[in-house]
Amino acid sequence: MDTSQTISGRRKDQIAEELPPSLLAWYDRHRRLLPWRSLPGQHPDPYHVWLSEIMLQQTTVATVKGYFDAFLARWPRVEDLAAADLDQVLTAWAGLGYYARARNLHRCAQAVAALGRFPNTEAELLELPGIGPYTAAAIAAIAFDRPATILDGNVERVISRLHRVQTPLPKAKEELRALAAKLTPQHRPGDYAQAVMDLGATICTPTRPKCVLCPWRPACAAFAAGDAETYPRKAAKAVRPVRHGVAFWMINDKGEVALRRRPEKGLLGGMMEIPSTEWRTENWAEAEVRAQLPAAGKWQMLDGQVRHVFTHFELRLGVQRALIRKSPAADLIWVSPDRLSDYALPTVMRKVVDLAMNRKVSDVT
DNA sequence: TAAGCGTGGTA
DNA sequence: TTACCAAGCTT
Repeated sequence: MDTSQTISGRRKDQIAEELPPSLLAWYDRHRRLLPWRSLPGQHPDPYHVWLSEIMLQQTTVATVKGYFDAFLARWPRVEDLAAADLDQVLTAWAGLGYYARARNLHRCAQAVAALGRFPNTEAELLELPGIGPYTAAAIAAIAFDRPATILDGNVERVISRLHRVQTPLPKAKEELRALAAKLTPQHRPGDYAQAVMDLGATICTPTRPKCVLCPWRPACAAFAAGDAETYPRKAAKAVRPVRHGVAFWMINDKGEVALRRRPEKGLLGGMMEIPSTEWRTENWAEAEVRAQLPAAGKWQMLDGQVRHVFTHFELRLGVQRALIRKSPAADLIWVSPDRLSDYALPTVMRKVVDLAMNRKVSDVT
């Protein structure tokens, strides 16, 4: 090996050794203050850490804050959450999305309450419902200060830039995990885990990273190459298809509106809905909709339609409205319109309510 | 392994 | 407006 390479190699090793301490020093000055974080020197509450981590899965910090506070106020301990009705949990979760998380949250609370303590190893945590590789590592590190390697979207971005990883996600995951594991320190691993995420969230951002402010800039290959913003590389995404449906807003002689509970599994599982036709690729013709009307009455097609974007398709929902004399189907639940907030209505159904009640109106075309 | 699973904010 | 993105998990 030639001499300059050896020197350069040693210099790199030296920089690599300094990465965790330099990040921790940065974190001590710039850490975000978040409702679920303990203050320096205090032990975090595993219940708070777990609850926040579940809520934060694919969900922004700003969105989670209000839900986190509301859950803690209502269910201060994991035993309280375990004792709650699932439907109460779903109602409190409404609007947050990915509703399987709420059902798993409830099951997990019951498992922890039955166990009488919070599991504190990565392997044990991984057994619990709703806890996957990332969340198990995050709880082990943050709540119990174990040297677990977290790999979330932030870490993927930071590490792929640091090493200028060319492999596109999701294929690059194991490569990134191995690189991240080499950095995980024995000293303050919990703070380190939160520090990498703070770095990704505030400095090493997806667009326009603030490299001038980054404590890892001296070691960053992408910064040196001037192409940080192009990482992580990603595989091309599939196009999002459009589906169509018609919702039926039924009002009885008491002024109540008909809801229905969706099946436990699948899309919006266990949540409430305004009954509707199937959501299908083809548009619905008038005659087809007439044949599907769930009850006799004077049906009126409302102007506009609800547009809602799910992860894997876009939904366009027309709304038909009618006064109904008697309940046409046994599985309907009749609810006073001013009590709708007591029910587990996902956001797409709130939009239907808004259109049907002639409110103003997001995502109506 | 890849598809299914929500929503709101931002460029 | 569209497209992307955010502390991923389950099957």
